[in-house]
Amino acid sequence: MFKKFKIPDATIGRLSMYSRYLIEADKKGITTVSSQHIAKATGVTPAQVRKDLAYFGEFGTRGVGYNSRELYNYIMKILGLNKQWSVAIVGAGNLGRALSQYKGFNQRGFNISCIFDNDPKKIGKKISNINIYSFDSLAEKVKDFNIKLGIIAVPASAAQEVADKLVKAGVRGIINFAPVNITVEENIILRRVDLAAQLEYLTYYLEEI
Amino acid sequence: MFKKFKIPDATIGRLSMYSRYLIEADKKGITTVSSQHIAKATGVTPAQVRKDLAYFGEFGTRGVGYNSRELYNYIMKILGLNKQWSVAIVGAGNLGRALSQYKGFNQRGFNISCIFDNDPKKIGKKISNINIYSFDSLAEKVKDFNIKLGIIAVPASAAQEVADKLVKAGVRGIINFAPVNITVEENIILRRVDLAAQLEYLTYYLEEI
DNA sequence: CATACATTGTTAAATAATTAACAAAGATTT
DNA sequence: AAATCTTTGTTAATTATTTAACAATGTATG
Ligand SMILES: NC(=O)c1ccc[n+]([C@@H]2O[C@H](COP(=O)([O-])OP(=O)(O)OC[C@H]3O[C@@H](n4cnc5c(N)ncnc54)[C@H](O)[C@@H]3O)[C@@H](O)[C@H]2O)c1
Ligand SMILES: NC(=O)c1ccc[n+]([C@@H]2O[C@H](COP(=O)([O-])OP(=O)(O)OC[C@H]3O[C@@H](n4cnc5c(N)ncnc54)[C@H](O)[C@@H]3O)[C@@H](O)[C@H]2O)c1
Repeated sequence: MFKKFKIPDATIGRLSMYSRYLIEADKKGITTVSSQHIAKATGVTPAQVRKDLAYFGEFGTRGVGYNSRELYNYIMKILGLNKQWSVAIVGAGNLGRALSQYKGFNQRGFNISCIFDNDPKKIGKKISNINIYSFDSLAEKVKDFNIKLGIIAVPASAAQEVADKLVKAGVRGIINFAPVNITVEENIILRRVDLAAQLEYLTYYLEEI
Repeated sequence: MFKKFKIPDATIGRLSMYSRYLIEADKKGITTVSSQHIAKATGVTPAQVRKDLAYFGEFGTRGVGYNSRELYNYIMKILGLNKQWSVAIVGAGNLGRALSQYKGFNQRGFNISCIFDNDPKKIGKKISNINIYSFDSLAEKVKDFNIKLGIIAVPASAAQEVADKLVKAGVRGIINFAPVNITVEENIILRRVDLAAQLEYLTYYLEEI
């Protein structure tokens, strides 16, 4: 297998979904699943499931299907989730707090190691046992905790500054929740998540003519 | 113009971005912008900008560009944002609270009208002046407030039940934050937002081989 | 052990989306 | 007012993604 050539972004997202179904199936004692089962559970076509998996290798048995646990492990490996990742959240506001307390990240191998803010009233406090550090100490802490992933949850006006500091400190992948376009050097993986735009997608389709 | 034929989903998302840039430009007194300006600011190609707009009509002047305010208004109309939308959030947990307090939705014409939860300790309380109602009263309130949009912020196990109730009450568009596939009838617009999957997209690219 | 059945992996075909190219239209310069 | 420069809208070419088809491979059955 493996990441030699360009694979559709959508495939990566679907692998996440598949893996969630597979771990559930395994928990329920369903040891073998077919592309049809996976497809049904995740809302895609069976051909799509097989195509997605085929990018990375052969994981099934013809006439039988896939072993749930085994395929789960393969997918987690493909996604880089066969290890723990330390994550920094920048911005201890509404969104930063919600994300900091989210148990779901842990279940997938993500550790929110620290939170950064520039508000003196917040620095030194904790959010469910995670320390809030000053924005100034970001570089130092990112190195201490070996953090490679960062989440930007600050106002749009500060997003680029935060991204620059994260990258300089050694962060390699960033999720930006601020509704603004930021730029990073070539080799940094950047993902923008625009929640208002999601609502607007709905209204686009609901508004007639 | 208009929505006669299938337009790429990605186009809709980009229109949101363009509109954010345009309102900023207009505020700064930049009355005319080119596809190149828009492209630069939003991280796409100028050809893409023109193509996206061309789906809906002719909004510019050759040799000149687009009037910022005018194009902004057109795009907002296309997105169905030339009016107010009432929104219900189901789940007054970490995420529901963060979303309820988010000012950015208001700026785009979204009103969080009410929040629903089934925890007796939360029902009757308020989150920044928005009432938390019982899950049982959902149908009633959705009708009272003429709510057409719903946000699901409950545990995965409850997501399908919540979706069913929203749809039955008259909601036409749903954003689902629970990491699970839910199904709704044909004419309902459903959008799944999987935040853990966004992190996994990063790790996919960061993990070598 | 031959036949029927199930399901994968792969190749081909069909669709969709992006990028590039350029004529058309307007502004600016000389 | 002719020539030059800009920038759009549109068409064509390219690239990417999804869907469909099916041969290959395995299991189950009589
Ligand atoms: N709250 C939501 O549900 C929501 C939804 C969609 C998008 N967003 C976006 O996410 C971002 C955060 O939203 P929020 O609601 O949490 O905002 P918020 O105002 O509640 O919190 C922002 C936090 O960032 C801190 N901050 C500001 N500048 C900083 C800097 N340079 N370094 C470090 N910290 C800094 C502030 O002190 C504050 O604690 C915004 O860009 C917002 O548009 C939020
Ligand atoms: N917190 C985050 O940052 C985050 C990030 C990604 C995804 N999510 C997803 O969003 C959802 C909510 O996450 P959270 O962290 O806010 O969880 P949470 O446990 O903090 O809150 C869930 C809320 O839903 C309520 N609830 C449960 N069943 C209900 C029902 N049937 N009707 C009405 N209310 C009900 C609970 O009482 C609780 O208040 C989950 O599916 C989670 O996986 C959350």
